[in-house]
Amino acid sequence: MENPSLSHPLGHRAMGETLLYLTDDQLRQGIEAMFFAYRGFTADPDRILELHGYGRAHHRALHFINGAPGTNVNNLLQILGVTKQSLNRVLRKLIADGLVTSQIGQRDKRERHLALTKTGHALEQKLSDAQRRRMRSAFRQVGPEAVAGFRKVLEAMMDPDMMTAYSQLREDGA
Amino acid sequence: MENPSLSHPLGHRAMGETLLYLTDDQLRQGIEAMFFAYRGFTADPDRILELHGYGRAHHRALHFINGAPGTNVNNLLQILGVTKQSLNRVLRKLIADGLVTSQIGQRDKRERHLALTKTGHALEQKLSDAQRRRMRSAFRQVGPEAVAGFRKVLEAMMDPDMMTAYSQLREDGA
DNA sequence: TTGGAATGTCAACAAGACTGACATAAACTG
DNA sequence: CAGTTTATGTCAGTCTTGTTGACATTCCAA
Repeated sequence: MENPSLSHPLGHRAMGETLLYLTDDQLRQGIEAMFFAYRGFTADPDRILELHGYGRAHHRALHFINGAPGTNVNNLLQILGVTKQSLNRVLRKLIADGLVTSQIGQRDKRERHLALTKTGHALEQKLSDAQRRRMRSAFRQVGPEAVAGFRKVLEAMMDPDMMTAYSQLREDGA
Repeated sequence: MENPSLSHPLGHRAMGETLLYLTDDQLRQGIEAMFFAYRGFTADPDRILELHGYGRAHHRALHFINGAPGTNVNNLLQILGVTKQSLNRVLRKLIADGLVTSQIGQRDKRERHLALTKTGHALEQKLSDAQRRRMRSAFRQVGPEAVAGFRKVLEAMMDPDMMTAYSQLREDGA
């Protein structure tokens, strides 16, 4: 038999090895890997946050305010993808605790421009240090080509809408 | 100047191109990619779940019961990493709604063995179809080598404890 | 100048995580 | 067999973080 795949009921071999990574089993493994890795990804910051009486939502706010200082609430809403009421609760606490400043816009007085205080910056650093440490360790273990693949898959998995918020943030940040 | 890195304050060039992927900026991009990709990853099932009055917690339970039929509550607890009270609330509803069966163990009558009913299996399929569709699309876009890198990074990012639960599940399922 | 859009705040509610306490039944152990 | 441990379930209460609804302020444009 020159072509053994003809006798195989599913005919996977007929696709050739190149498409093996698209089988349902491979996809399921990818899904589970995503689930477990995300838990690892958030585990370290979560522990630190708990000590300070904050949650993941506070971390996200600190992270993106740090990345785009002076941004307004609406920008942050686009990026975080939650309701303004939900974000507001988080911001209110961060402002009350002196981690974030909220200044009324000069051009448009409806807007509030957000920035980190010294204390806020310190916590953000502590959190992102912990998160970077794990990611650096993972990246180092697997090498640059695996990292490039990782990034490619993640970007292909985002919603296009999220991509716009993401890339806009990148442009502003640069 | 033979070695331009000596005049560079950070000396990144001195590490060579091979370590460029470990800069703080690259790590930050990895962190943000993880955040946005996870949202994309859960977006499709979330929409379906809402129609049925369930949440992500129900999806996770259905997923892992499907992957390890006949598993007991304790196993599921290890994998999901939540409290029994939290899981029990979810399971109670799934059982009441006829998506999951809970049968007293034959060997050990303290245990409850969980499995999906026909209805439960149907919903699980609907959810994982949606999730696989996005992942398949992403995998197809980037090719097998990027996918291999993706998997490597995710596995390196998991907690070792989680890995044990994960790999035990794999062994049982095989 | 007035009405609509944008922005932000307050209040109330729901999902889903948590802890603590307790009950039951079965299995194990000395 | 008595006592302990294990597996599971439940009740009550709290916390974070999401949601809607209602409302105030500000800007802009007809």
